Amino acid sequence: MRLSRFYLPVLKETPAEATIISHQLMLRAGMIRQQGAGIYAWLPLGFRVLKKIEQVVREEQDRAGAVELLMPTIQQADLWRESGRYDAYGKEMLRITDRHDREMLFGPTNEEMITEIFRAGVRSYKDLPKLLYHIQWKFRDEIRPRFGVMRGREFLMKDTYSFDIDKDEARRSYNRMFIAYLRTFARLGLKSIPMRADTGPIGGDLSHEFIVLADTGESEVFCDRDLLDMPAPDINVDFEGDLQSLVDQRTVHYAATDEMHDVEEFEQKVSSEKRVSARGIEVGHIFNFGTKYSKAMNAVVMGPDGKEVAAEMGSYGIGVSRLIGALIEAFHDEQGCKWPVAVAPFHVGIINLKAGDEAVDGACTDLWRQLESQNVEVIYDDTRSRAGEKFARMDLIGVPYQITVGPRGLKEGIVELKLRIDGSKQELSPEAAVNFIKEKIAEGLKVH
RNA sequence: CGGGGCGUAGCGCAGCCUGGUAGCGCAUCUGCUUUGGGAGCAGAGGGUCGCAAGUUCGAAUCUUGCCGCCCCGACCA
Repeated sequence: MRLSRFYLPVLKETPAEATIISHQLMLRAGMIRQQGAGIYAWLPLGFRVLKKIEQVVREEQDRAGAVELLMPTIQQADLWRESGRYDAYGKEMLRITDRHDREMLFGPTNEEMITEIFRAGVRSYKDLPKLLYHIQWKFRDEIRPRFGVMRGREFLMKDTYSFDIDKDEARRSYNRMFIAYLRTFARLGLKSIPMRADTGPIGGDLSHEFIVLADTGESEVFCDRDLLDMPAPDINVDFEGDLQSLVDQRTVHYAATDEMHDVEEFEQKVSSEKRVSARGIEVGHIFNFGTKYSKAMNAVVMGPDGKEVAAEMGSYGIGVSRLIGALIEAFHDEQGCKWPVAVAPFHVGIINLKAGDEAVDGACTDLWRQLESQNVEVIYDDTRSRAGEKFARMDLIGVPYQITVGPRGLKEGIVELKLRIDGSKQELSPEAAVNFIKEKIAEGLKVH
């Protein structure tokens, strides 16, 4: 992609309304534009990152055995009356009417709808288990939206729903998502800690929040330091097998958010040097809530004994748009974003120091073509901006590998390669740069 | 919803108290000079001063109402 054709409205100064670094950088890097309190348009750069994150989430859901579908954003009030939540949900639900005065709503979540879809198509225990998910925009009319996409009113969420014949099987579905979540966040480069959580208005008795530590996080969290050093299960994990021991390894350690925090237990279970109290961002939340919706909505299957039973259910959410905020909080410096390869909007930036110069233009175009032919995503700065501005902009948007091509180096057959992660630079031939990057990108995209 | 603050050019802000030609920096456009880490000089364009009503000879400025946004708190992916 030529930068001159792209739409990248970067800001030199930080807009006053943004108070946390991720919000500031998203605005400055031209990733989002605010359209109202808690409502954002995704500009091309932000959209690319969002899609990358979405794809990682999708791949790990699929790996864990979940099946993707897509439910609408607009739902009928009657569906929510079946579960009783139309009245219970309160002002967070955006209620609207259509031209026939039918009551509708913009979905804040999809338990009712997925239960309706499930009951329409499943009759027997032989069809279970089922794990269904979608990645869709939600709207929750938050009391106070803030921190940019971290607490927006409209946000992109991956929500999975599980249906099982009994509690043991439901636990197995829960465990699948538990492990899938650890893998998802790890692939994004984030260290997530599962913490026991309050089930809130959704109900049920088994729930974990997945927290990424960050100073700007909204939750106060407490955990055992050992959890921080525990790697996510690797690609060989068998989702069809018994995952309980992997889950237990994490859940035996103390980890709780402030609303579930028990000081006495914390001090008793965790030695003082291992006690971590910090702030964190909730990037995922998983619940098992039994038959709350299946009973209310008559989502039943025939069991092996010929009796109808209400399906055991769970729901599992990941805040996809919020993850962008969490990622920037984790990966940035004074200059701007520092994207991990797996989610970078572009893998490589080519900086043409003298656009219009035949030799430099030619060298840049060659590099660009060669890299793209290797499926490397390139943003080629072919603009007439000054060098300093180009460097600053490339750092701001956080492109992990940057190749600078100028007349001076080119005379010696050399370009400069910079790594955004540590700022290190090396001079090498264009061919060597391509080979180096090719390897690094392949490494960065490799799923472990 | 309670408390606090803000709304003036694309962005960051001053002007308001004490009413009288709407300003500054950055950005944009033109020209010249520069050109390897956010250039210099000269010039130019760009404003319903959030909206409405009121007071006044005269309102960005004073009054009232409304709208929007931000921050602190109670709620949440």
